[in-house]
Amino acid sequence: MTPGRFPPRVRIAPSPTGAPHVGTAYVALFNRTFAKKHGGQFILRIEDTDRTRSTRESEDAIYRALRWLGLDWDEGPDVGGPCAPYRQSERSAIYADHARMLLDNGTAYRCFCTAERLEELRAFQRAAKRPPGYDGLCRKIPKDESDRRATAAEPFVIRLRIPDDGATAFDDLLRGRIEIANKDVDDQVLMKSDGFPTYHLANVVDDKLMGITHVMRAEEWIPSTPKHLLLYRAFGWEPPVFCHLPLLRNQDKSKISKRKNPTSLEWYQEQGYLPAALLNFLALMGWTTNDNTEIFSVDRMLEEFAPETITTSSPVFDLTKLDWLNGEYIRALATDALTDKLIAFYAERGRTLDRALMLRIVPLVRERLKKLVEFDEMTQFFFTDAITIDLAEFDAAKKLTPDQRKQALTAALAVVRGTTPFTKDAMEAPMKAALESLGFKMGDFFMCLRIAITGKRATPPLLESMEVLGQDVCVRRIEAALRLLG
RNA sequence: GGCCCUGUCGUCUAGCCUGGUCUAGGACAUCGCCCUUUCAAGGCGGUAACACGGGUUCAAAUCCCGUCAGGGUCACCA
Repeated sequence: MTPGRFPPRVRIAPSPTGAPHVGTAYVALFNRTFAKKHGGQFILRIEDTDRTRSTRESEDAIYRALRWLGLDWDEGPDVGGPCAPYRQSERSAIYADHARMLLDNGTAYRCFCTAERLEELRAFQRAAKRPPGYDGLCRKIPKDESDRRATAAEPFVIRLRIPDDGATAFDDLLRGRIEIANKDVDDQVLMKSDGFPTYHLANVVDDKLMGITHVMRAEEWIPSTPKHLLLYRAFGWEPPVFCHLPLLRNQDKSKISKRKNPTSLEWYQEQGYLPAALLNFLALMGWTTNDNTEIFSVDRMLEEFAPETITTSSPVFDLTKLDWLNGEYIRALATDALTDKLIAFYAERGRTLDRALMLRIVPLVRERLKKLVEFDEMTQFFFTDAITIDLAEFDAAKKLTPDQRKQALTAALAVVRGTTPFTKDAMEAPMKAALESLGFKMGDFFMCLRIAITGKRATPPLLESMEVLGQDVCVRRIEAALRLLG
């Protein structure tokens, strides 16, 4: 059984700086699943304490992306909740009060060091091959002097006073006991000189005030967890249970980055990945069902999920497998449902698709699509009369001379002209008959026709496609191809 | 560099806690064959892994130690 208070209250705390990140969805999925399974709450908190980088557009994009995935939250800036506000920039007074508490009980101190001095300090430490870190100069400033300088409007930050010796330990839900010597922990800045808190202060204060019971966050936070623990102690608070999730990685094993991988959730949406497939894939990155089934819904995950069953090693993000999974989800969709998704998908990019026509085309491409965006390329020839044919494409009919290719098309044209009703079934026999009288290889014969009709070598089923296109269009295209062949 | 995390097929993983049933299972990718008018989809089959070295034990992927490797982190970013 998972330790900690139940029902759980968990959160994700994305920073609205840039495009909504796939890692945010990853962490959100595990947090939300855990909360839902135990009747708890999943909270979205916006960590916009970095005033120079946070934007409202980015915040809105996070909402959109998470909602697109169906990762909705019980409490958050846009939906409110009992612990509002959920946007840290609106909680400044709270952090200031809490920083004051630490100043008063001596667990934190003002630091008046300039950025220049800190820069020099780091340069010196680097040169001396010493680990970088604050040297504690301002620790020694007496309380009254500190107060006086603050009153005199001298700029300062507030730092946490880390004990010189001893160690800080915690039991990570996934990794067991982790202990870090205090001498290896820096006197972390809690309040910046602009009066805004750093992540460390804000996250601890908010987690406490919002009743967070379990902190499930990325592994990269392990080294700063002692700071957070020490903060809880400084406030006299009971810390939550910590669970450090594996990091998504690039092919080269480094932490996933936008230079080496698509990390924006908007990209996945634009490519036409289905939310259910992306979620399934993300879950697979570190977790599996009891019987190792690979294709499963969020509901199934809800039934079997326990945070301690997440793997500890960080998975490489493998788009190829996502593509396969997405294809599986697309193929599992009924024609009707896939059609609706495609229509909606293209409506968003300003293209209107006729539903009746779509209902005829979709069955022809359903098992060929890995992503919705591929529909466009795959079906162009249905939507434009201006197909372009590269003469070289006809070389795909390897065994046929240029003259024989014309013969093939001429024969096919006769069949097309003479077939009523113009259906695949009606065309089949006469086409085969024409082919036989010519004595060509079936593949070559149909390849000529395929290129004449679609302009491409790889297409949906040919006769079915022709049926959808209609007799007139097919006649025109074969005639055009014949002219092209001379 | 210090500290911390991790180490099963190319990739995601099952197995590890509670050693023997593991000549290590599944999936993606890849290769071959079948199906087939193209491309897919589907079917069948193949290649492919316990990082290394010591121990403990009748027996280790599984327990212990060490080494090595990879990653993360060392900001008035989160």
